[in-house]
Amino acid sequence: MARRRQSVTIKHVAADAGVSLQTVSRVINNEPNVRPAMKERVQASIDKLGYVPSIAAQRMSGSRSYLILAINDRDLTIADWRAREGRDWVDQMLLGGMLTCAEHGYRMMIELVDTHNDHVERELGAALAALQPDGVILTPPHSENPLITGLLAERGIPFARIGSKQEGPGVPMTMGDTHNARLATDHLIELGHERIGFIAGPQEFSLADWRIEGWRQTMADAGFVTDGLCERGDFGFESGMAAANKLLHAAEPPTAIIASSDQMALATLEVARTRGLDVPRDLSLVSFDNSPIVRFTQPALTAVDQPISATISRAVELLIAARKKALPTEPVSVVGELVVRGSTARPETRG
Amino acid sequence: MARRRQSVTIKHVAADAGVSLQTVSRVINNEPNVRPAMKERVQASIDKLGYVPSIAAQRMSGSRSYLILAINDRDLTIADWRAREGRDWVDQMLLGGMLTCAEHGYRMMIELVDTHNDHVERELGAALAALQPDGVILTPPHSENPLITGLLAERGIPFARIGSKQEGPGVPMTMGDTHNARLATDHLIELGHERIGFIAGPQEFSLADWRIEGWRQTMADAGFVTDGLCERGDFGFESGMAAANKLLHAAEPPTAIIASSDQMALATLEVARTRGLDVPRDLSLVSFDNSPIVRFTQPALTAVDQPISATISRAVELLIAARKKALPTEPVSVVGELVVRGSTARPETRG
DNA sequence: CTGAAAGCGCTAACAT
DNA sequence: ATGTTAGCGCTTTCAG
Repeated sequence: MARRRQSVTIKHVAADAGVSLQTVSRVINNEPNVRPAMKERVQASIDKLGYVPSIAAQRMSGSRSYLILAINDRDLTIADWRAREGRDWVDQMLLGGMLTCAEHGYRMMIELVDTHNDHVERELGAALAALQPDGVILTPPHSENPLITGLLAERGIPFARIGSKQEGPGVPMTMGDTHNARLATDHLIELGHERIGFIAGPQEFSLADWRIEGWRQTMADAGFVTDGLCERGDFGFESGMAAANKLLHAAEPPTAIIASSDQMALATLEVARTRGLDVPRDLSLVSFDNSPIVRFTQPALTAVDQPISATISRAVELLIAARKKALPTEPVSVVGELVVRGSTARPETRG
Repeated sequence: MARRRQSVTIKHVAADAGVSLQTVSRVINNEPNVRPAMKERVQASIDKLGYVPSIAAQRMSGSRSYLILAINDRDLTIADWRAREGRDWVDQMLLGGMLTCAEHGYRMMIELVDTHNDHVERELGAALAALQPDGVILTPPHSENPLITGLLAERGIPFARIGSKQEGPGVPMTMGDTHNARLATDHLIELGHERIGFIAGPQEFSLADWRIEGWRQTMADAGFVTDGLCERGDFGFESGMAAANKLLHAAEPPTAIIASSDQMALATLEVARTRGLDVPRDLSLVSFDNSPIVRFTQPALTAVDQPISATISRAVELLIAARKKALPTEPVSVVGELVVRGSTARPETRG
């Protein structure tokens, strides 16, 4: 292969405009101390020659890489891709991330990192060294991994922790889990439900507990009990079956269930069917992922829409701004909303 | 922000191993002319210090960027992401692309480019100048855009054209459209269908015609007519409705229909329902996208599975190899397979 | 087989 | 407000 060089460089522009490299550089980076006339002249040359700065060179000289790196869990991501069940959180991340990056001349890359790996540090360290991103977005369950957050802090790379409220380096961000659980619970209460069960996620995910909190508070505010109405799953289908069975097997079973993931909601739907319960007549059901799949079930599920795209978009903005303005230390929350579909209804008035 | 420098550079390694920068460079790049003992010593230092080469620096000095760029249509991609209907071709691209890239120490990035834009060249040119990818993957409808292929050829960047068989620069690649259409048609013929309708994609996509060809040939081989049994759509739902209505409105309507996209298949399902036709009893239906959505319809659709992941994976391999070995000039085909579900059955024997 | 020197395109720091 | 200088980390010449 012929060695590929930049076709038109800052030198060409400088020569064409009859100015120094520095001046061109200043114009590119929108720096002050350039007279409008000068700026215009340089810009004209840039346009004329179709000059675009080489990111590699910019990065080399100690400037930005114009790159935001989103770190996802390797196994979970690949499993979702292979399963082809329509879970679209990567797409939603790209939607929010790429578009917002593009607005600022940045680009977003996805990196898959293995959680269950002893050498998370090595893996991530290698990615950081090779790519030198200007910012990193951490998604659960990486957001609260001290090995990861420590490494990022040490290297002075701004980062966002989605699904984490802990103090420490990086912006903590949430998708409004407590609020969202409230929305779901309120919706059911308004329909007349009093015994509302909750299938939570695993403890490794802080957000699992925030959701429980939102539900429990709302129930308490309304004067309803929650004892024995909460079961934990691992977000997966099997665990959802177990949890749903437990809840529905109780002496006084709930008339409605909120499940913390689409898979657990589907499992609950399945369990209900097995038990001869009609949804929503005998059991109302709310899912906590508004993934495409929940619109194709019978009935389509009422679901909390986690604002993935908006959150990543916000994260990108904060990270890019971090160059000039320190990151917020207080948690930044982008709340979701409830999408009402056919799986929720008034409880059947028995007797 | 503090100016971030590479923490451990090739210099450190050289110093630690007591050799020149050159030797380290040779080891990194697996070049010949390094004595095994030497190589081992250097490698030990690399491991000890946790050294990872800076891609920016490598690119700067005229070497590789270790980057493969996948170009997707901006509008189509964003529309799919926003619609949240579970179309997962971006995910499948990432699955095949990222994993294969990772195997070779490369990374994949997605770039959205606007087709309907007069300045495709500028847009793409800017991306190429900024990123300097070692290879580019073109997806339809970009694969046969001469503005794009010309630019890539001019810059000497190896590229793959998915969904193109035309001669010219870059590897032409197909997902076996003709073959796949054959599979679908054969399946229906084996079930006993003789009048098999086909809803094709728009002419801008060459693959639309390859699929027609596969269907027509197979029909001809079996001695069945195809006249009046082919309608074109634009891959979207509305166009699918129109096409299905036309086919089913005919004097002698087909007993089976192959639709060239999931949306057009769903539309056909809808039209059949409206007309009181039961699928698969009165009408067999095959979709040409095995996207998640087609598993959740009633009935679940028999569908051709386009090997997106495998094709992108293959493309990446070819592009990476292009550094040493010229790209194939003959079309490279990765064929799909048929996934049989509930929407196909023996035709009802009337009378 | 190994090393020394030159330069990739750009920007920070320091002049002017 | 603009220009000059000195690298950034690496690979490519070209010498030994």
